Amino acid sequence: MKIDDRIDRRIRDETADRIVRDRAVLDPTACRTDVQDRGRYVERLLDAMAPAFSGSTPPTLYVWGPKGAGKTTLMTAIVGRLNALNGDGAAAIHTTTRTAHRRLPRVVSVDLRQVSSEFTFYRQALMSLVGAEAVPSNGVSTDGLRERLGNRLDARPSFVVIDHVDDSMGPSVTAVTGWLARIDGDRPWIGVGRTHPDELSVDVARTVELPAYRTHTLVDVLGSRAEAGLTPDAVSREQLHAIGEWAHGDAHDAIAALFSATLLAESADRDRISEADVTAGIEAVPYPSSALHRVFALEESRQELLYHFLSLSESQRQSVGATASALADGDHVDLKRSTVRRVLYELADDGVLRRVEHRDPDRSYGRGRGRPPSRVEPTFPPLVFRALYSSQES
DNA sequence: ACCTGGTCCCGGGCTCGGTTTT
DNA sequence: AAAACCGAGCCCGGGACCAGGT
Repeated sequence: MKIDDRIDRRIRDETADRIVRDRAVLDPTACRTDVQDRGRYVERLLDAMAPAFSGSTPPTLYVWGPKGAGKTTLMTAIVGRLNALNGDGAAAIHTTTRTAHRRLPRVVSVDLRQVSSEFTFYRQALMSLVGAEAVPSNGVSTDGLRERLGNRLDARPSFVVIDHVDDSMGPSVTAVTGWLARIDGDRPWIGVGRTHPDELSVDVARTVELPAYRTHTLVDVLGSRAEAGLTPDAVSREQLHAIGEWAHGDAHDAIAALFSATLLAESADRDRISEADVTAGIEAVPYPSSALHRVFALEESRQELLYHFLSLSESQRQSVGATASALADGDHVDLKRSTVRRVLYELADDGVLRRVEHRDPDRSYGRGRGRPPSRVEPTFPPLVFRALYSSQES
């Protein structure tokens, strides 16, 4: 284990826990490069990116596969390594003298989930180059920001990695390629998404498919997380297998279920995960689920709203209107009812919440007048979100 | 007819970077 | 050098209108 990891663990882990050894390891949003048995796909991806390693820019490339297959994890690892070798970023210290003389292209990465306009696209791209502090959040024009980005990109050969090209929260691929084209010069890019290449609205030179995990691989991933994050014997191999079987190849869901089960065992003050914890942990992950990354890509005010939404009672969640009133009237949310209502509908459009038709057979709710209400429920794992959100607050 | 839920849209005010004036 | 001003994008709040029920 690396020294950094040991220190991190000490810092995070002041409170000795009976079951959790290192909470951060159980976090489904943490990019651990547990890429067991994915070597084949990693090689294919590296082959497709090969020009990047000899100092020229790779062709336009599209990496695709289902949710939870490790696309983002893999790309993050590769981009991080490239930039480290390149002398950018925090890991630059690891640069070896052998590669230092090469001029590797610089990698700009943008998560489209955090892009709502042309302005924010350029902003995110610039932030990945020079850090968040050095990029204005407002006060400058879109043209001005585009020009700054262009200057940066022209200073060195570079290409852009665009993650989540088909996410409903972000702009369309065609819009993004249009924005890229507005920066002068040829801008190669690597897209990452779930859509089959044939259904993508732009043509790409090369594609690499990253299929879902196989069950036994997923169990290995869970095993390595459990080993690092939980106390010994906190969870059995059979229990991990049960989670892995259920998770249909989705690493996000599997890790979220393990984390949920852990939280339940922890709250009951057990020193090992029970069968009931596993069952309830699995039930605490909605299906189909939306990745926690999407929730944490939302603005802070939205995350806060969701956090307090999860604390509401069932009666307060009976309809969108009732939920909006309860949240607006509460002490924690500083928004008007009409705004909360609109935001809830927007979050449902984004797929962070799911609308459920409220067909009430015995009419215990409402007077029956008007259009029947629907309620909203989370599509992300609520237990995990609450735990992660409250820990980042303190 | 009347009522409530849901969708769409936009203006005003806010915050912040950049520019001009003091 | 400081203060006042200007203009950019974004968020909040709400209004207009449509949908679906008694």
